[in-house]
Amino acid sequence: MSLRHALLGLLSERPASGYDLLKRFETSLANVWPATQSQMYTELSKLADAGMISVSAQGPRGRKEYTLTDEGLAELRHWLTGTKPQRNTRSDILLRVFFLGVLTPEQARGYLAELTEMSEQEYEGLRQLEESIDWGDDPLSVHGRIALEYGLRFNAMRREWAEWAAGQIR
Amino acid sequence: MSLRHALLGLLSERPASGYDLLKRFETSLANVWPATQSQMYTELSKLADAGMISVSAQGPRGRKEYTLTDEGLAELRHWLTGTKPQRNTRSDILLRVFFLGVLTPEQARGYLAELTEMSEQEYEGLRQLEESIDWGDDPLSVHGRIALEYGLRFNAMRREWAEWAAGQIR
DNA sequence: TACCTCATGTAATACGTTACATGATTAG
DNA sequence: CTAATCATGTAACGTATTACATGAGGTA
Repeated sequence: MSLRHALLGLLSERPASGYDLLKRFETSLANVWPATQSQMYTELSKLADAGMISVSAQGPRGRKEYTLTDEGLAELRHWLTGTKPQRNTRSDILLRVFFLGVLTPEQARGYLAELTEMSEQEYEGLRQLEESIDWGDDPLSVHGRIALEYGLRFNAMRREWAEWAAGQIR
Repeated sequence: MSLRHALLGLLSERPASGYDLLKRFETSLANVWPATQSQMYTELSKLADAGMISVSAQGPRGRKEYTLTDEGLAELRHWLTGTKPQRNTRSDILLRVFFLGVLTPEQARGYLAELTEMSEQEYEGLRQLEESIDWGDDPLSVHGRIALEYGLRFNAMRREWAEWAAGQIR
């Protein structure tokens, strides 16, 4: 049920079309909440039916620009303050760790080495993203940077853990 | 597609019934791959149909004990070594961070304070779990401890990040 | 005998992914 | 005039959640 809130959140900044939202997802939210094109257009229709967003302008090629309604903003605020974020997080990366015993020690260490490398690469990717963005003082910049910092710390942590873990296996 | 591998993984240790697997999930894998009762029984039927597990014993109350077949073990090994782990991790916790700008600074800091507390509690829960378990040298103990260590480091990281983040908001 | 735990299953619904399908507008 | 980009949508399928439904066996 969070894709809907992601869309409401993006629309709280400024009105946008499905296509716009798709592009903005790719460059920001995709890291924390991946979604496909199909899913977005479907969800936008549902949100419009529910009165949380409304078509505020039409453009060429059937473009429909959506604007957040008061009901939509209320729903967004409620999600942010009134619901517990205790969401179950699935990790196939960690799931595999439980079963490394069915492999040879070499294979198991190989898997952990892959994780080390993956973490390094993601870390570097985020570093470059950080440098490429012109950070301002606006709310978006502040919170975007906070999320990015999470990614950096997370990947640094995971890298160190994977290296430590490889040492535990003999 | 990972629930199936979680079940194959558990059955690689020893034969078990759906009910047994359900209990073992609750006390170990639930943290990395939550699954419901319905889902498990359905998946076990599919795995049996696919020849990856087989009914090795029947007990009272219709109990069916499943055993991993050679095909099942091969599939498990293939998943571990031959498939790339998805780093597609959804996090509604982090998603909210992007939109804290629609709240007052007090509310935003309140949210981050909740995350700090949540991380502390999870950390403590894992510490207690760590102490309550009699760790041996068997593969299960080694890999279970590695996964647990990840949880500890992750929550420590998240706590520090949430405290830092609260300081970024004015 | 009554209650708890063991034990399995199905149905309805929601959410997510992949693929298919179509067409308008703009830039070179 | 051709290709890329803009722009929207539907269909089929797979996975996940919630609720419903049933009953055997052990124990107080």
